[in-house]
Amino acid sequence: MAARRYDETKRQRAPGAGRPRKRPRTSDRPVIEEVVGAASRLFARRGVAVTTMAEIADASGLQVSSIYYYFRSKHEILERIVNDVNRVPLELLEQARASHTDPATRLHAFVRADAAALCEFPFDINEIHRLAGDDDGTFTRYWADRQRLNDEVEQLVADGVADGSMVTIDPKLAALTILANDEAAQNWHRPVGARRLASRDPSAGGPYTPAEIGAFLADLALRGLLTDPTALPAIRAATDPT
Amino acid sequence: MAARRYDETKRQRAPGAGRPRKRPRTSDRPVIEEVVGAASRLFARRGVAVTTMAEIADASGLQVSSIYYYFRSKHEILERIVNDVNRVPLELLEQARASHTDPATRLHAFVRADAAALCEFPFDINEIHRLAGDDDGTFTRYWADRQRLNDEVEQLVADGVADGSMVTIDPKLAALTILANDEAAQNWHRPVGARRLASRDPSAGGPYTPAEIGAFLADLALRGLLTDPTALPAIRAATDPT
DNA sequence: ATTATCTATAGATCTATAGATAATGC
DNA sequence: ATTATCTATAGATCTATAGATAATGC
Repeated sequence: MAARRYDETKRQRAPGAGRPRKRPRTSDRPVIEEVVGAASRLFARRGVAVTTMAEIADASGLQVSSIYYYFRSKHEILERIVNDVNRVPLELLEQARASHTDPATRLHAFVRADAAALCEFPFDINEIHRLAGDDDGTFTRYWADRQRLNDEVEQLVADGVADGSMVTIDPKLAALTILANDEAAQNWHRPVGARRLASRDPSAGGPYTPAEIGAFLADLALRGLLTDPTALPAIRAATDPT
Repeated sequence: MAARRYDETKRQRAPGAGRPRKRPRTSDRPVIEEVVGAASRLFARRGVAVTTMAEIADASGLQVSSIYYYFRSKHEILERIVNDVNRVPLELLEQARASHTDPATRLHAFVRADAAALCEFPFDINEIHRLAGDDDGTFTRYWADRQRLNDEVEQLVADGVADGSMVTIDPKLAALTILANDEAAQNWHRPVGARRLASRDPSAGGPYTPAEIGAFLADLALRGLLTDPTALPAIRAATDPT
């Protein structure tokens, strides 16, 4: 009978303990991270419900039952992934606030980085919303983080309205729209099957890059918010990540 | 042995032919429409993969096997739904073009109506994209319509740039963004479980209405595109649906 | 002795089919 | 005779568990 590990995270033995794998390991990241990574990619590409434990096992180089050594259930893998989703945008927001002082530039920097990051994010944010919606209390961190993200972007807009750099607008609605737009960018950037919606004219070269999309969305959002749109080029220059 | 019907759509007998239902009918819409409607709502709320034929049957007041009298498979129900998805926005675009003459007003009218419509649309557009992505040729109409929608919105922006009413911008990227933003509005308007992201401050009353969201998004998009943002109030007045 | 894997499988679905049945229409 | 339903179930998964096995460490 197998000892279950679950939350004990410390490795107590040298790597190589335990019965050898059928397929030997290639990476030396913690096994649990590899499983989570494999599950993320599969959930993302094919959807959570249709992804089987057999596929996750296969992608991690393990047998199915070995995955249950680390996770109690498929749902537990999902929880681990979903509860981490908002970490990246919250960090980007922190950076934007640290690097700039006025609200408009902070917002531009955040949108630019967030939209670009989401383009590369494997998961469909919407599916996460739907999944996190059947809340049996397992996605509380997701919702708390998401609320904080909303609130902080809202505050940025409110600051801009207050200091006169942005037009009078409902900050809450603006924040929701801005975050939703970043997430939406992902939808047409991510390839669906063999297709990809976001390709420029063939003459002009391949698909749009995340950096282009980020800059474009940040510009569009700010042009829609700024009292004086002619300030945009200077803002864009200030937030250029290169 | 049951005769299969599949594509014969004419009813040849009076209503009431056939073995009686366990649960009698309530509506007099064609049965096939009721099944599609029930499946739509379930696919939307819970996702396609996790929705079972048993749930669809239950929601349509039929036994599972009776659904197979109308559809060859669960996938065939999905095809029917997905292939119809772009009809509404294409009609709204047609109306916007018929009711207005200049590109900016047409675009505002379209975005306003489209975003509002999507807020009420039960399906997660993203899931549709993902599903329509595994294309075995069954979603060709979806992709053809979607491409046309992209092209026509792009043309609207290109017209606006050409006549000087909109700033110089990549029309293709603008079209993708505008459509994506409309779809994104759905995400935060649609309730997820017991939650709904898009609620204004409790003091100001309940959730935002589709009409408010439509107007807000149309304003935001146009403010980001217009050479002369002061033209916006007149445009908004012209596209007011009330 | 402990750890990390494996093999084998029980039990629970879920899709789809076979074929019976109870209406109406001719 | 035709239609639209029903009951029953075969066959195909898929999740999760029981328990064996082959490493390392003491």
